[in-house]
Order: sequence, then C-alpha cells, then structure tokens
Amino acid sequence: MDDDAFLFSYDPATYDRPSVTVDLVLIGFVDARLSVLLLRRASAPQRGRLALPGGFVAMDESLEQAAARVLRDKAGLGAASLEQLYTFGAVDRDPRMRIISVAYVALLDAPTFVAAERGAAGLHAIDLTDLEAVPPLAFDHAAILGVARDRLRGKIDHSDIGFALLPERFTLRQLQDLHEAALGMALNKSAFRRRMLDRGWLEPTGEREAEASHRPAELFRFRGAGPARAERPA
Amino acid sequence: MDDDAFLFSYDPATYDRPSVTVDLVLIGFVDARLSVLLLRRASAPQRGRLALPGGFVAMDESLEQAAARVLRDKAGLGAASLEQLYTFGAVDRDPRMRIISVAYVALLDAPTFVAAERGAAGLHAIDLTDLEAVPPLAFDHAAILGVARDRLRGKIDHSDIGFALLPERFTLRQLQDLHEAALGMALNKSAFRRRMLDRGWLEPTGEREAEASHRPAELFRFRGAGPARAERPA
DNA sequence: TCAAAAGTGTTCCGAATACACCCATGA
DNA sequence: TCATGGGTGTATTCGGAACACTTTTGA
Repeated sequence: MDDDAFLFSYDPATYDRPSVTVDLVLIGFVDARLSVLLLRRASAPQRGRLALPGGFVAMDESLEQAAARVLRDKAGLGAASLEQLYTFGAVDRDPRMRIISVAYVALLDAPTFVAAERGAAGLHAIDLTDLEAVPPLAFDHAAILGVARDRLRGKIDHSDIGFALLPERFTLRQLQDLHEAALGMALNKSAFRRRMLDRGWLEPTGEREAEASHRPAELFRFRGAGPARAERPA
Repeated sequence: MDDDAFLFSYDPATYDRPSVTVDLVLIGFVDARLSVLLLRRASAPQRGRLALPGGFVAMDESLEQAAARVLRDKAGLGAASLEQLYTFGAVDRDPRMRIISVAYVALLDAPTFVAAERGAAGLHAIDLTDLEAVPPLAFDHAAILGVARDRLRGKIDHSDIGFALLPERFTLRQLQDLHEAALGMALNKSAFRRRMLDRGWLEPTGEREAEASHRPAELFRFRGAGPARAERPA
C-alpha cells in the first residue's frame, strides 16, 4: 500500500468502498462423515437457499475477531479452531452491493457440531464430500466450500488440523475414518497406524473403548504435537 | 453472509466501511537469489521505509484485476503469475485508517524482475531469504513477506510454481539452485535430478548452455505439467 | 592434462504396502 | 464357538540418499 497521492485525497464520503464480510465454513466429523453447517436464507436475495453463516467486519475488530463473533452469534459457539481460508472478491458475487468476503474454516468436534446444529436456528448440515448432491447454494458459497474441501484434503495428512475434529480421546479407527473421508479414498490399515504412531503426536491413554461385539480399541489422545506447520499471522 | 436484518438497514453513509487494498509481493530469482521488489515510501507515514507496492481495490474490479492493475501501474509489468497469499486485517495495521489488505504473490522471471527494478521509479530489491538483514519495513509488510517466504518454501517442491521464476529454457542446476534458495538448504544432486525428471514436467530441448569452463548442461523446458495442485477460485 | 561441473550407475536405507496371523470381546 | 474388528509381525516393493564414477568442456 503506497498510493499516497490517492490516499491523501481519499474522502470516504466521496469514494465508495466495498463492504467486507467474513464467511464461516463450520466443519464437523459426525458418524464418519464430514459435514458443514449452513444457514437457510430467510429473505431475498437467494431466499430459501443455503448459505454460509457470515457477517460484516466492524471497524474496531480484526478479521479473526469478526470470525469469532460470527461463530458466537450465528452458531452459538465459543472458541474453535479458526483458520483463514481464502478471500473472495468477484465484483458481482452479491447482487446487492460490492462485498468482499474473507472465508474462515472452523473445525468442530462432533458434540459441538451437533449442539450447534440443534441449538442455533436455521442451521442445516450437508455432506462436505458430496457437494454435487447439495441443492444450489447462495452466492458463490459452493465455490467456497470447494476450496475448503480441497484445503482440508491437502492438509490433513501433513498437519495436525484433523485432531480438532475428533473427541479428546479417540481410536485409531476413528482417525483413519476421518482421513479416508477427507481424502475420499481407502487407506491401508497397518501403514496408517504405523505412520500416525511414528509421528509422536498420539499419546496412548490406558483406556479402551466401551463398545460393541469385538475387541475394544485403545483410546489415544492428541499430544500437543511438536513444531507443526503453522501459517497464521496478522 | 446472511446478516439481512443488518444488511437491509445498512446505509453506506452512516456506517463506516474498511478500505480494501491489494499488496503485491513481487518475487524474482536473480543470480541464484530470491529477491523481492519494494517501494521506498516518499511520504508519511513510514516515510523512507520500504513497502510493498499496492493500491486500493476499486468498486468495479475484482481482487485479481486490482492486483493486475497494481502490477501494471507500480511495476510496469503486463501479465505475471499472480496468486492470492493471505488477507491481513488487524485493526491498527495502518495508522491512517482501517485498511484490510489482500496480499498477492507475483512470480517474475529474471529479465522481467530486473526490468521492473530498473524501469519503475523507487523500486528496490531485497533478499527474501534473509529478511532479518533488511531494515524495518513499513506497516506489517515484514509479516507479509514472511508469509510469502513460507508459502513459497512449502509449495516449491510440491507444485510447479517454481518454473515461473526461471527462464523459458533452464538447466537442472538452475532449478536446483532455485529450490535450494527457497528451502534454505542444500539438496542432493542426483536425487534432485531424478525426482524432477521422473515427474514428467521437464522436456529436454536438444540444446546445451553456452557458458564457461566446464561441460555444458542440457537446457530443459517446462512442459505444461499434468494436473498439478490448483487453488484459485473466485 | 587439469579443473570444474554435468551426468550416470550402483548400493543402501527407510517408509509404505500387502498379507498372514493373533487377540479380545459379545453373542 | 464363532464372527468381528483390533492389533502385530514379516516379507516385499518403491523411492530417495549417498557415493563413486564417467563425460565434456575451457583454460
């Protein structure tokens, strides 16, 4: 930013500025499926269509703060793993006015996801891995979901983001189901097992699942992780 | 975005909106070093400091169009590989007003980079891989450069972005120098060689470099690349 | 003929895979 | 006792790393 000639003569009342919003992709892993929470629009435009929960960025809050506020107000959730996804700025992406939207991804564990789905009004869950089967979404939100899906797919095996989708204690089978859902392919059991254990991210709790008609699996806990890949400034 | 109650009562004259800019990280690979082009600020604030070239996003242009325009006006360049990097939105990142900036990375080949450095007024090149040695930059631009450096480091071995920094015909040594500069580490010669050739991205031109006191290396060309990793919607 | 860097072949090692087998539980 | 899925051990395959070696040029 170095447009000083323009900047000094820049009069907010004279020159239009775009509006800026944040849109949230709320992802959960429930019943071995990756789901996203969308809001059914109650008014025009795109009335009746599903849309990402979002809101305007106020002058006194950062993008992250705006995202956290939307998470609170629209989904009734406190903290969650929030990560900036991409910024969408096509001129006509919203018919009402010029709106630039910064998309964030929030990864929720299953109880939180289900609580939000039941608790907040108008929230519906759809399958993130089968976007073709979803009825048309509002605005360019289908494209945003596509980017979110691709990002999750690209990062889940190289970073620790997946654990934000699992309960505090989980089995290796759950972890593998999550990876398989995100990648859309089956994974070799013992190879996956070894790879995950060799990473040093998993801490065995002595406990085992109390479940069904077979040998109970051991429950693991996500141990903080060593220096993982980070990417979140500003 | 579903904030209709707010939206319908939203009066641009009443509610302030943030300004939105694009900032460009112009990266080149010259003399086996990764460099970035910065503009010396001629006026307050941060007068005399180096800053990323940038500009406001107009109402009738997309973010990509704004980035291309800045590339043209500030660096005198036509087309270039432009990729969105990250959006910076801290409240106080600019002392004059609330400015949200969408950063883009442009990868330039060496002649283009040098031409821009010489041609456009006030442009200075600094070493991207040695940001600590650079005098303090304006605003949060040092953080932006850090994100750009990390992104390049993370992608250069997994995608084909590196070729945008090389001339149309290049030697494997040049390609390896580029990767070593981006990663900040030495790479094994034959392993690198085999890995690159096995990818099917490189097309041998029959030609060889006309150069110095040793066996001339073969010149390769970047062949379109198969379905590489993409990530650029809206 | 020597220095320097390009380019190749061979071995070694580790990670991923495939697969066989054992273990623990409910029915 | 059987079915089911958890968990382990072993052989195989594949790719990268290491390293020695040959090739080709200018000086």
